[in-house]
Amino acid sequence: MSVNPATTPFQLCSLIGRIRNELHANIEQELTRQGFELGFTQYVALKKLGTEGPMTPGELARLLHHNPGALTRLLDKLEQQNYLRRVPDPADRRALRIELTPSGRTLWKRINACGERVAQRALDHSTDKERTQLQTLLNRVLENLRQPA
Amino acid sequence: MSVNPATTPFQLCSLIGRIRNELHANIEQELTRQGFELGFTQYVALKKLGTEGPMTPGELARLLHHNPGALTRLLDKLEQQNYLRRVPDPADRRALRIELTPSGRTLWKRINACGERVAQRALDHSTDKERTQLQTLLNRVLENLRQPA
DNA sequence: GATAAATAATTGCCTTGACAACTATTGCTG
DNA sequence: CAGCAATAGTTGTCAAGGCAATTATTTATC
Repeated sequence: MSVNPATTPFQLCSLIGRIRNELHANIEQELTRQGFELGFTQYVALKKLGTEGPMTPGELARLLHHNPGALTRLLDKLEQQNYLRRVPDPADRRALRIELTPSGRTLWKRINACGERVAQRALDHSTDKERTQLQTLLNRVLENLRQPA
Repeated sequence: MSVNPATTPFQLCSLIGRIRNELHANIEQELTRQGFELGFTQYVALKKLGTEGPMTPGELARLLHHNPGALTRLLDKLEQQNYLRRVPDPADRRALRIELTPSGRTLWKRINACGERVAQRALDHSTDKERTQLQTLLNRVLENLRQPA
């Protein structure tokens, strides 16, 4: 049931798009299976905050390549659910520090496993060498596209 | 300025996500540069209709892996701009055939080049062998994720 | 040290897409 | 052929994200 490159035109764009959607869907369904009602972006935000530690909304938005305005509202929801706190920065009164609450930290540990499982499944049947190759090629593609045309 | 796989954790998910966004952005900016005010999905829809010929909204939605409801409104806009027509199917009064108008057909030829340019740029500095490899690996990833977990 | 430019976060507005409900028509099954 | 399920397309509703404008504060400049 696999697709043969020789007989299929290389539709990089649609391939990438579909993989992205499947990744999101897989992760979200893995999350709900574990009883967590989280969207994909909420998952990524919590993950970042867990691994990188507290940071400002601006930093988080940059790290996630995500819109600051959209992030504000996403943080609102996570704060309402008591997964994080917005703490004023004593040095800069414009800035905030987002920190995970204890409850957010335990959540983080649990949802990490969900992401791992999906990543594992995505790379099934691929050798270490192939994974490295894939990463190299994808990084190259990204670099190419990031060049101002 | 390239990223070394050995020193970077393999974040397949974020890599794929960023490439997708860059692809969309690159194509849209290529389109506007040529004077076409089209969104990415409008571009893909026109492209499909051009290469595959007339089909029903349902077929198009399936081919694009896109929501039928959203597609209805997208087709509305393209029809208003006179790029396509909805023709009733004589055999099945529920169904429609979407066909490109002459103006839609000439548009299609022009925007095709935009997509080509972006695809070329994305694969810059990659050999034929590497492109095939990339396609194979991505297809495998997609297949893995499509398995019902 | 006053003023202008830059930065941080938020808000409003708008577009896109997902999903479910709805209508019209067709096909199936007894 | 009557009734019922399936299908085609559309619509309403909602959530997510992009973008520009806004407010508050800080930094740079003269």
